[in-house]
Amino acid sequence: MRHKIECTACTSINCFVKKYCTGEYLDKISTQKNQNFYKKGDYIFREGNTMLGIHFIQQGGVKVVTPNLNGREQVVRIASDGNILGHRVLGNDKYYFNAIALMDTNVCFIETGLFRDSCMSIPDFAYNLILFYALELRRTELRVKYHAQMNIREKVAEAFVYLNDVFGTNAATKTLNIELDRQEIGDVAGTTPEQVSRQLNDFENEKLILRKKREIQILNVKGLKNIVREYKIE
Amino acid sequence: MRHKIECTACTSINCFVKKYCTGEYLDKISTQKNQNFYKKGDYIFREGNTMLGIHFIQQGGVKVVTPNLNGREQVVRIASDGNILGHRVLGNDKYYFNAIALMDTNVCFIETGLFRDSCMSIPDFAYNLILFYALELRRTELRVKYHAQMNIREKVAEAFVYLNDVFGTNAATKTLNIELDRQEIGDVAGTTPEQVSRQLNDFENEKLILRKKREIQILNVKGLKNIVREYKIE
DNA sequence: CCAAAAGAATGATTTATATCAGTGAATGTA
DNA sequence: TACATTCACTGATATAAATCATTCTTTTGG
Repeated sequence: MRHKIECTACTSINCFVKKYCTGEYLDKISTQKNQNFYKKGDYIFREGNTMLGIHFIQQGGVKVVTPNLNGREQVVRIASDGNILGHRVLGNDKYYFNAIALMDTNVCFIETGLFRDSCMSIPDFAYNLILFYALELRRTELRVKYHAQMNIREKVAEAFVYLNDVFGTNAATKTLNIELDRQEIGDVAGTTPEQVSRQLNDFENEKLILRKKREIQILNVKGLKNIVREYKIE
Repeated sequence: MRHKIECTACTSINCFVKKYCTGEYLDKISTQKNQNFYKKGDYIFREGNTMLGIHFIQQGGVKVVTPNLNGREQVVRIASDGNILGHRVLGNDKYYFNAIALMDTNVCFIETGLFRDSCMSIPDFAYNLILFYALELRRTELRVKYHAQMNIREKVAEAFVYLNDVFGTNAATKTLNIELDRQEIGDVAGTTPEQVSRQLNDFENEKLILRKKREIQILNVKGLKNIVREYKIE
């Protein structure tokens, strides 16, 4: 059993609460929040379940997925340290997606009422939340565009650019800080594991990446980005 | 030249400002806002242009589009009376999409500074804006899911359910309150005009719709919704 | 009112991707 | 170590949708 990390002691630099919530409300959140630990594969929440509050990833990685009709899962979003989770359902009562830990992950949970009170009491917190939503919305709509227009090669390239953005690589080895099987990569890219294999093969031949079983070294991010036409999430 | 409709005199029942903005800020917005009239086909804003404020559709219809790589346009969103426009770019300086009038449309424009001040000063306004964003985000992510998973038949059915939601039908004739050509329907559905023709043919044979040149009567919304599997934007 | 242009409909062909099937490699287990 | 299981790879086939081509219909302009 891990001990709870208080907001004041938290090292998560990207945490929205830590950044914009101040004074008594930060204290309140710090004392009233729950913190849970999840192992790889654990569900943080499930589609259809009742939504009671907002989650913040203290440390780790999470995929937000929705089952598609071929028995596969489609990845809607990938989130890591400091990211907000479950913010889509604010104002609603049910989760619309599943959130699954991609690695060992620590998640803070703030009950809706307290979160609303913080928004109502700290204008700057509320306004920055609005800006955050605007950014998320823009990213998501660009994803609509991409998924509608990209071919397989581009989709797989985009998946790796995305994973690289969210998790980054080990500075020394250039190895991606997350290991996924071909199926999971396919879920992110929106294609089948077979196509992922073929594309990885191509990318390796083009010296964009290097495979060591499931470990993947990103040799040339720029090259991958070039494959993704008109890529312009800021 | 039309005369400007003040917020107090405005009949737009769904307008976000009118609903949640109160007191002095509603007055300020009413006096400081600009109001512009656009004819069908006019651009309200263009991709890449500098973003100076938020738009509200007082009356009419607008499509938010992005050019795709085959020279077509992909419809990201359709908006009508009372809807917010350009909220995706709040906190940014450039528009990411084009907004084009689908019919004669009246649009209110509120400069970013005034809008931010209103958010900061009226917690309820800010919080409801957050809820609005959460809903938009959910809808958009569901659209990601749909576009990734639906076949042509389902996409075209979904396009009509969507158009029906946004514009509705004439109560007496059941005619959809918007006329689009096959190309434009294809842009909404994410397919080609040829496929739209084929699907409309099918739908007519199934007594779901009835075509009169460009006018379309929606005979059976329920039936169209059934085609869209797992449709659940509340 | 007729001619020209634009749009809609429909069949034929091509193309991209998913699916299927088989083989090989890695991993875990008795 | 051998065996079983899972996953990755790769070629062959099937399929859905885009594209192309043609005809038919509607709209527009002189």
